[in-house]
Amino acid sequence: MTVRVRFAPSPTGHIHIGGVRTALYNYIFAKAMGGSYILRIEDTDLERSTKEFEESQLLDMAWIGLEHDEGPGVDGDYGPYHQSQRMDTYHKYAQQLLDEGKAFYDFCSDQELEEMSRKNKEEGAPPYTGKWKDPAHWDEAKAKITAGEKAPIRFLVPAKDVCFTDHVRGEVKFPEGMVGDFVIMRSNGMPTYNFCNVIDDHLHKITHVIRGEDHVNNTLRQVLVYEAIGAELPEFAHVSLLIGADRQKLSKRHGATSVKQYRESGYLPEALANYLCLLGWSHPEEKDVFTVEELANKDVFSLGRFSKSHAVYDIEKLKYINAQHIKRLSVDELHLRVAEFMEEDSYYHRQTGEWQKAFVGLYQDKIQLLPDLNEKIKDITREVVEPSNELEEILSWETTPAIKQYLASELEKTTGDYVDADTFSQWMDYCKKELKIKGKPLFMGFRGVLTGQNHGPDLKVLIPLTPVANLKKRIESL
RNA sequence: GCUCCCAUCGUCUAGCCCGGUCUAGGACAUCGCCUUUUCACGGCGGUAACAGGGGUUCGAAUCCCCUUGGGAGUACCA
Repeated sequence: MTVRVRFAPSPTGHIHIGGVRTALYNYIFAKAMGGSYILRIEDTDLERSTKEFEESQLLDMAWIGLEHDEGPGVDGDYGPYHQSQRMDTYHKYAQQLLDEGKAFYDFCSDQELEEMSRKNKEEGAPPYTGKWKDPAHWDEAKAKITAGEKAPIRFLVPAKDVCFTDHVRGEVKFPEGMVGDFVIMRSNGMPTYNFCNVIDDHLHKITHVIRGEDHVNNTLRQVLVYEAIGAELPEFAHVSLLIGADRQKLSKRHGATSVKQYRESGYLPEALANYLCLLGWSHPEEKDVFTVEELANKDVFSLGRFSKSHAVYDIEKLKYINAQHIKRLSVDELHLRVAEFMEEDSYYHRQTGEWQKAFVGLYQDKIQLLPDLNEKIKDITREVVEPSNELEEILSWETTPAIKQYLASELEKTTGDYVDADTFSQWMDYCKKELKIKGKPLFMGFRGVLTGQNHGPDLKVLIPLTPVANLKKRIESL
């Protein structure tokens, strides 16, 4: 059996990190099993679905590396992949259920429905007990429909316990009578999620449904629909949900929750994917820095390694993972990725590619996020030294004035825009040999005088990247 | 309310299914030390958890029950 999985978002907003997490699990499982990953757009909610959101979701998914084998823009044997283009199919199945007496038209008014569900709740009965579920009224209902009246179609829920097997939760059982006859077709002719989702999974030959735990209750209804249309059940895996530090469902209150925000904040897609996979799933070798490609292997990724409990989303660890992935990049690659995150008027953009690469390489293991480099560029552009206690201390050493005087005169003699690394080494050698300064006073003296800071990256690389003019101004301002 | 689900360091988790090898392992964060004559990176080490109560058993983080706490669903949303 070839594994076929799908991710089926609704284009009603920007894609959420919880959404890509389940998409990632589906994708990785498909790749690990040599199967296919299908993307289906569930745009049956006319009110909330927009083309803009769909495009935004497609963009974010592409960014994180979720390439689908079938779906929008990628033809497959089971299209179309937009639910809005599959209406005929849903109507056909709905009609079949109607004909077989497994569904019925419901003409109860909203008010009737409301009273009914309130009363039934008190009595512990299933929510829907309207008269239209009684076959005795079905001819009357058909007549009304023929006469042009609009009504939703409800699924006639059979009186039976329902159970299914879940890869993360084991056997899940629901007692009879806990769901009422639910709507499968709205009065506007659009199918509802619990109906078209099942039809499509069946027709798309989906073998494994990996989705959030918030769907377990839906699965009860869906199992019933599978049975009603005579379809075989896929295998299920309901993955635990993501929650915030306050243990509440993750929402905007908890900060950035859309993939878009992470993309724009300078997180690496491989890092976000890495971190998201770690929430609720664990690597068999307990690794925590990896790529999606490394996971897409059946010896590594398995449905049995999902955690049953909720996971608190912790941005600190995401940042750590991001820093790890930044370090794994080649300087050339990092250079490419950094460009869009440097401020538009940054000094950085006015430099040669070679200079940029040297700069990026210098800070590669010192940043967590790509835009952190904007702060680091100040080490280059700073013209005036800002006083600090640490700097005062360095300046107060008896060796420092000599270094300062020497450096000032050397800079004065320098004609180019930058000093080269060799020249800088010669300066150090001179101070070491002629001025007899060594160790901490030498290095810190140089650092203090040339950068005005008491810490920072390797001077041998930093100084040749700094314009001589700035170096001069700094010394003057001391 | 009802139905379903969950419960190991502050956080993510390993271990649980197939009880002893667990004086409970790893990672983030945190603290300390070392290293790079700075910072960061890295290395080493510390603090820190089996929710509570009952069983079962020679023996329970692991199996069972209860309590408590948390989550999800309960739409003509998905």
